[in-house]
Amino acid sequence: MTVVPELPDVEGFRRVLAEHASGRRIRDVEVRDAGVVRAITPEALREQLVGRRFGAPWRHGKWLVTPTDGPTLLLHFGMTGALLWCPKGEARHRHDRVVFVLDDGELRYRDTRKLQGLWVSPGAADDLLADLGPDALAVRWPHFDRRLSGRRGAVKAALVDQRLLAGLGNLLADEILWRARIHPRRQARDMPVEERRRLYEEMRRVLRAAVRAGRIPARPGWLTGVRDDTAGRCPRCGTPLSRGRVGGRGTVWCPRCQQPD
DNA sequence: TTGCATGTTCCGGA
DNA sequence: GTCCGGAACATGCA
Repeated sequence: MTVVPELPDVEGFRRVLAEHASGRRIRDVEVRDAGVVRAITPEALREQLVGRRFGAPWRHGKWLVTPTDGPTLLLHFGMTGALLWCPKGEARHRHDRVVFVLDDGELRYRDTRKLQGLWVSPGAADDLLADLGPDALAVRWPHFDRRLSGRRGAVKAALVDQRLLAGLGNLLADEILWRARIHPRRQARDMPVEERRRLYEEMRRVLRAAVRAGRIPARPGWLTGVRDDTAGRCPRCGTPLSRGRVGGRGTVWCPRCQQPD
């Protein structure tokens, strides 16, 4: 599982849940690794959810929120998590940490590194989401502009800050900046309004395309398709890509298309 | 064997 | 108050 879940991937997990589990009753919950069950014991998780019916899931940033006719289930996928629908009887994967058994199949929370996990909340809202900024797919231009223009530091650090904007991860941020032709170390407060607008439009384009695909499409014409290749070149102009660390994360950009300042 | 990884959080320092 | 880098979390891979 090399795909790191960002907004489009979590949106894909939301669709999996909506298609297969919404309206269905939870027959059993198997906690195969208690390490992913947060702020509650595995026994309590089971007690609270077995017999309940899944409602309509929604997403905020990289969080998947699933109401039931009882408590609400919240999932975060960290760097290596996924949610899969499997027919009953299909062999378990060693990283299937929690399995929700329904009548005609199983919903599996699969995760290698266990950096995040599952929470349950008695109500609908939850303080887990309280500090998040607006969802990157839903945020409107005035709000985006207001938040970004008051920000100090590198623009890339701002884009991946979930308190400012929820949903963008390292790959998406690089992809969006590359499309908008903005250097990742560009200081957010030095950007004129046209540049901020360009960033907003490219963010929307990238997100719409990626959500449609259920992931960041690693196809020709996308930076993401060549970033793992150490000899990778800019899909637009052919210049060898630059690499470095920005905001503490591995960053890829085109030194020709994305000039500093 | 060692270093590194695309997420989040916390901590000390500027 | 902000921002930054580094460490920690747990695991697999080059």
